[in-house]
Amino acid sequence: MSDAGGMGRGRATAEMVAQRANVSRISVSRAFNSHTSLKPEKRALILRIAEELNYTPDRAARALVSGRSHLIGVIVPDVCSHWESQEVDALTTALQNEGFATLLFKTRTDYSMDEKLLAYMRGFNPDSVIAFVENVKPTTLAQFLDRAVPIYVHYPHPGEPEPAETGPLHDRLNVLQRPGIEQAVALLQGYGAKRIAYVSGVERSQANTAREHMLRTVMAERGLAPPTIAVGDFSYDAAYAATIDLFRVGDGADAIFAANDVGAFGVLDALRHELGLRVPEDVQVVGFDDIAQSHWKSYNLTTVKFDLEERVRALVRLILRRLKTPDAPALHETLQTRLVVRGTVG
Amino acid sequence: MSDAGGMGRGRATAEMVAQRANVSRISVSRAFNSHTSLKPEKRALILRIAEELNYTPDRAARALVSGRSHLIGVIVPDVCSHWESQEVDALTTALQNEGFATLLFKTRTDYSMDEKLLAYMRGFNPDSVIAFVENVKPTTLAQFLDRAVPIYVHYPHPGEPEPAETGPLHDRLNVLQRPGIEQAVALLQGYGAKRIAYVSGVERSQANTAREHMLRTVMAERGLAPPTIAVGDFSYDAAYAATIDLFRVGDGADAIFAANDVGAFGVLDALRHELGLRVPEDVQVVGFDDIAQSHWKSYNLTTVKFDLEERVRALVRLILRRLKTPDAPALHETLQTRLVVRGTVG
DNA sequence: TTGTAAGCGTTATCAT
DNA sequence: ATGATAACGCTTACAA
Repeated sequence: MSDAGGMGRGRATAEMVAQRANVSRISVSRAFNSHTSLKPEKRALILRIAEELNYTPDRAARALVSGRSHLIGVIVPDVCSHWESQEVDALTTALQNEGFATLLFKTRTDYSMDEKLLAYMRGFNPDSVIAFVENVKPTTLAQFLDRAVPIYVHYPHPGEPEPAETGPLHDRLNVLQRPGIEQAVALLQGYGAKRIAYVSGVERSQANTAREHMLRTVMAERGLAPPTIAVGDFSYDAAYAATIDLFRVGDGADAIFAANDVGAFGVLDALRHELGLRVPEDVQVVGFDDIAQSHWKSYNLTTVKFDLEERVRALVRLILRRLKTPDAPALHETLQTRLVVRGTVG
Repeated sequence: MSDAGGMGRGRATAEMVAQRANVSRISVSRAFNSHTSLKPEKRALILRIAEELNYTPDRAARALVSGRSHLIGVIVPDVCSHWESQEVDALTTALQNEGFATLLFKTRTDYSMDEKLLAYMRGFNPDSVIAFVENVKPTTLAQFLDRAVPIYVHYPHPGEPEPAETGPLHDRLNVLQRPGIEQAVALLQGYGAKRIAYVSGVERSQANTAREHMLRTVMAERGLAPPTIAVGDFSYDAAYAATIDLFRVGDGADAIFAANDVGAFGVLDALRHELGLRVPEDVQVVGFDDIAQSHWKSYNLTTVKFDLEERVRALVRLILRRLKTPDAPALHETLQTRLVVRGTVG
């Protein structure tokens, strides 16, 4: 009761600031919403007092009335790969600069999507949702998102139809894998590789099938026999085991594509430390992603780069455009890939 | 207007569910708060209809009245190390199981804390805040948090006083580094190491100084000369460069402690790929953390393990206890460390 | 430019 | 066990 001035423990409210500044609480609200009109000196006064009182508008209350939570839901698999960690990282920084906060959710590693999780997440009313998880039908997602329009990653492939634009509205990030894969295959061919193997990611994941499919296409175009498939799951350990199988049980290979960089590390370690083979002299290796540690000397991996920064910028553009024009038709962004040549090919 | 039943685009409210179930909206609220009393069959009916209508209580509205946002703020440095990524990962999973969501914030890499960020974060009204960032005085943090009681990581050291319990209330996670470091030093000594170097982390960070300090103490107790210090910043690249300096400009060492595992990888790669030294024959290496990739064959690192899962469980316990008893005096949890022996010592 | 009134979707309090 | 009422802190009409 001795706290009418607004100091002390507990949160200052707009009312307290208004009282101290001798203005109505509405003016306080306006002072914090730069687009509204308020006499500049009055705004300055209010902001100064707000800072003194350590006042920040309550986003929950604001969300209730404005319908904007400034929360962006991000769903990632249970055990985050390096790529995903780095993407969440960059995304959070970018969103924060735009006044949004990242709300992180984990789902099962098997790349399926849990309806319970969606319902749970919806309670927080995110303005937008990015799922780094696959096998979620737009219809399922749409059922659980009210305002939010989902963003899907798509890997266009010649001969495949564009995904139907008729389903629920969703925005799309198109990743063009062809350039990077073509460059990689050409380089391997240039160094004499004939028998190329592919150490896969999680088999039914879209990223994996798209990579395998494009690899197959490009190899066929260039007159190479189809790749041998060794089954992995994007993890180091699975790729390690798959590589050993490939050489001990199977027929080996001149070159190995791994579905991601972490898998490529497993391949490299299996080749060198378990099979006693030299890279790139005996076997050449190419990864996907170009994560931060791919340049580390022990691996120094040649890899198909998905530019993380560019990708995050594209995602943020999609989110902001959608929030600005909630009823716009499907939005698109397109990303290129390219080969980064290091020491595992040559 | 044709939407009175609650179907279609847009969010279902408690009111709509109540209407369909022929109950008051209060009963709907009660159905979702398991501790309140409601006739079981009525609750079942309401929950069924809620599911049909795809209704979930709005957390923002709930937060407004209950004072609980069910949001846990997590502040991490701009560029996340592997350890931090893995910790955020595990923490999110654990919190999600308890009905909380992780709200992620990034701050500058220099381990300082931005007041702007704190003010920004406070707007979201997190129930609790965990900062993986150092050099934040409890007073600074307390100024920006109303309900939330901060959690600090502390590295107790003999001869140093406990941090004052008189400042603003904060809970504490005590990490006992001695056991792991003692085991490591003993092992190195057992294999004949005399001259031990320490490749540091960010110099003014608490984790770094605590590690260096404890290492120095243990080495002195065991009759070893003080460690040579090579300055790093917890990153691969800095450790790589520091190691080269240590041998090219400085006097080298029999064994190297790195302030964290990622730094140890840089040390290993510099030794092997740049300096042409063998590990562990010529130089032995020990890291800190035991991150997931420390067991990868190329590194196979002997390291002082901070059990991530245990640490996260301790953090979650602190959070939950604090939320249950907001006025309890300072809470504590204690964690042990231990040496994980792999291939870089021997 | 400023103030007044209404309401966002929930839960706490007090009834019954 | 259930319902009516008020309140949470803010913003968006609308009015002055």
